[in-house]
Amino acid sequence: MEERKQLFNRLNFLRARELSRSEHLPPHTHTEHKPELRGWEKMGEYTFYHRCLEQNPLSGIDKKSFLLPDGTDYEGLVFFDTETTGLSGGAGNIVFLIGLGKTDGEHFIVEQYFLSDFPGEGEFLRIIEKNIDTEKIYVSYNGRSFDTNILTTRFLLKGLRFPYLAQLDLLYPARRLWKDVLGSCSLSNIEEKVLGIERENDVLSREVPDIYFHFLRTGETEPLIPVFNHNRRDILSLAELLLRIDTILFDAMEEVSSVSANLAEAGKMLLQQGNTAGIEILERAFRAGDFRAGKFASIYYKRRGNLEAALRIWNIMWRERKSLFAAQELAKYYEHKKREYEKAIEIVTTLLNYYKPLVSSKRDSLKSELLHRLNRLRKKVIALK
DNA sequence: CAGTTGGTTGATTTTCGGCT
DNA sequence: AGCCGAAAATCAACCAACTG
Repeated sequence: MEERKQLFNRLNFLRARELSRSEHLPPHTHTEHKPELRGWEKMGEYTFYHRCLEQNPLSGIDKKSFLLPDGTDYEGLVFFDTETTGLSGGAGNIVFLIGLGKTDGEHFIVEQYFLSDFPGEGEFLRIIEKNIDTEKIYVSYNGRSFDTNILTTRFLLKGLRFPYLAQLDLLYPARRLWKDVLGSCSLSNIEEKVLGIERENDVLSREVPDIYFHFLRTGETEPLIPVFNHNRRDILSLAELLLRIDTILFDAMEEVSSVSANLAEAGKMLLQQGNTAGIEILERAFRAGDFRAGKFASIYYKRRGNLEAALRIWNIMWRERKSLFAAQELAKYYEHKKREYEKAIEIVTTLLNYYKPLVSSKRDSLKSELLHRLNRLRKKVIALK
């Protein structure tokens, strides 16, 4: 209820703002420019359309996507990306370019819609709406928070409704797979480090708004070309990225790029989707020395009542690297399940010794926790005698 | 029996990073 | 006035085993 009221107020605020904008700004002296856009088709007074065949990054791939519901293949997808006049999702920014990429199995086609001036926004949005197929799944990078959001706002302001889209946002799986190695998981960074793509003459995203404003003032179209290319490149990268993620999930050993993905997360992702192949990836990664994978695998086993499998992992982790996690699990196991208190005591004391040199406050709470456990265990031993 | 303790699981919050 | 989802962190509810 409260929310609805806020929304209402916000809308009124926005309407007022839009009105005052059109009153105060000089009435678009530049609209007399007839933009020269070679290769672009005029679809309306202000809207242009461009269609482009690209080298198909998905050609010959019949693999199904692990990130999508069963039975969806790449042909049911639309890769999309927008260019806007700014970053904030507030009312002040508009979308002036949207690119849609599709594959029919053989070709990869990118279609772009360009808005050449503010007054054409309504027309532009209506054309977009007409060309959105709600049967498809829309693949983006951070589109859930950015692109579809800003589009929804713009549609709303024009009294239109942006259709509900089934979406796949590649930012989230990308973060899980590469955050620990790469730090930044911006599309450009992933593109460079994971996909190994280098761009020529690329514009920086942050320069895009100014380039568009410059075009609005002067009507010069050349500086826009790199923006169009940038948008198209982003869409192609989306397709390549999806393929790369699927490849990793399909066969974790197939490491093509120099940066390795976090296989513990890959396995977890599959398990979360109910795909038991995830455990294979975890086991393999664990054998290769990734204890994060061992941790997740053992948690999985433990939950499903397979203590044997969990123990096998804990023992290795404890023996080889004095894993804190494994030690605690083993201590719990020996105390509560097996009731071999001496064994539990041995683990805890070893652990205490091992972590003695560390004195940070974090470790202190750990230490007191361990001491607590030790005390309890000793009491139990005494009680037994 | 009531009351305590350790452990687990699920709900709730907080924080953070991408987009132009 | 920007927003969304994830992961992490914190809280709460519950169970099982025990104790006096």
